Amino acid sequence: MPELPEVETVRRGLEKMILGAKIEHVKVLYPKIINGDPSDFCRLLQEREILSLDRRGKYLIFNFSGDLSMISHLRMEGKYFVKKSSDPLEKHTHIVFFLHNGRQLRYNDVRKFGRMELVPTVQRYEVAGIKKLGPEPTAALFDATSFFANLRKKKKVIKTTLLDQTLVAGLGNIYADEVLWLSRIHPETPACNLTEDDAKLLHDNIIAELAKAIKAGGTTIKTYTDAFQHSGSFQFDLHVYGKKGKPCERCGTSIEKIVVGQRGTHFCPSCQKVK
DNA sequence: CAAAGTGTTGGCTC
DNA sequence: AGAGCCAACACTTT
Repeated sequence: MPELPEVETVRRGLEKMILGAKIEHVKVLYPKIINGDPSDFCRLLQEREILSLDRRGKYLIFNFSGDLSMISHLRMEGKYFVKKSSDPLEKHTHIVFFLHNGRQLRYNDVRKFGRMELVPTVQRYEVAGIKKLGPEPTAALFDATSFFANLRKKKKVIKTTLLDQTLVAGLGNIYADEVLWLSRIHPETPACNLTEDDAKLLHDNIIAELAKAIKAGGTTIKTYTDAFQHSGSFQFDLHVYGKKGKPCERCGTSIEKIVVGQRGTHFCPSCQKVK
């Protein structure tokens, strides 16, 4: 499910619904979701107020009163819902945060890949995973010159490089395929073979495409919904992801699907050539 | 029924 | 030390 635009959409939804809410207690139904001791997790969260919500890359960060933060990664299928306590518990809801106003924040995750952990707020950007993230994909933070310099040091192919989060944060499998198509770069091009013009174009497309996807409320392929259980609409703006066998919008060539770094990868064999 | 799926991590090798 | 590769995680859908 969630790449940066989807996580940001979830963050904005939660911000509207649970800011200022107080946690009375927490129930952990599937302990492996929690990094660290689940009973410590529940105990530490009691009586905390939800002060703000941050995001870094695909990580959601809940900031509580008393210098405590919760780092939450949704991985493939994680979702948050806000429900009344009387609403029946959904299948695959694994963590329930009981709020003071008779509502519950519920974490739901079919594949149970998501993880959450508590850290002092001052350390929230220092945890493993977040610490190694590249810059946020915005004009203010993501610099084209250093992006090009970093690409030249990478021996991996460009698709794998974009997915590893270290040169720029937030791209996942869908948006990686999309920005490579927009930039006319073959996903298996070694990152170090990209020209400065390629890097600049890719840089600009990454910033523009993720911003556009946030505006659309993210991409719903199978199951993604935001905290209001609303679908996104960016799936209607996709050019190659899920378009195997369909004509390329630029040249009419049939879109191909291959596997790159264990991930399904879509591209146009005619306008994206390996260099 | 086998395979693939929106993501990261840990263990391995070089 | 650091980069790169790949299996593992758990369950549903095709």
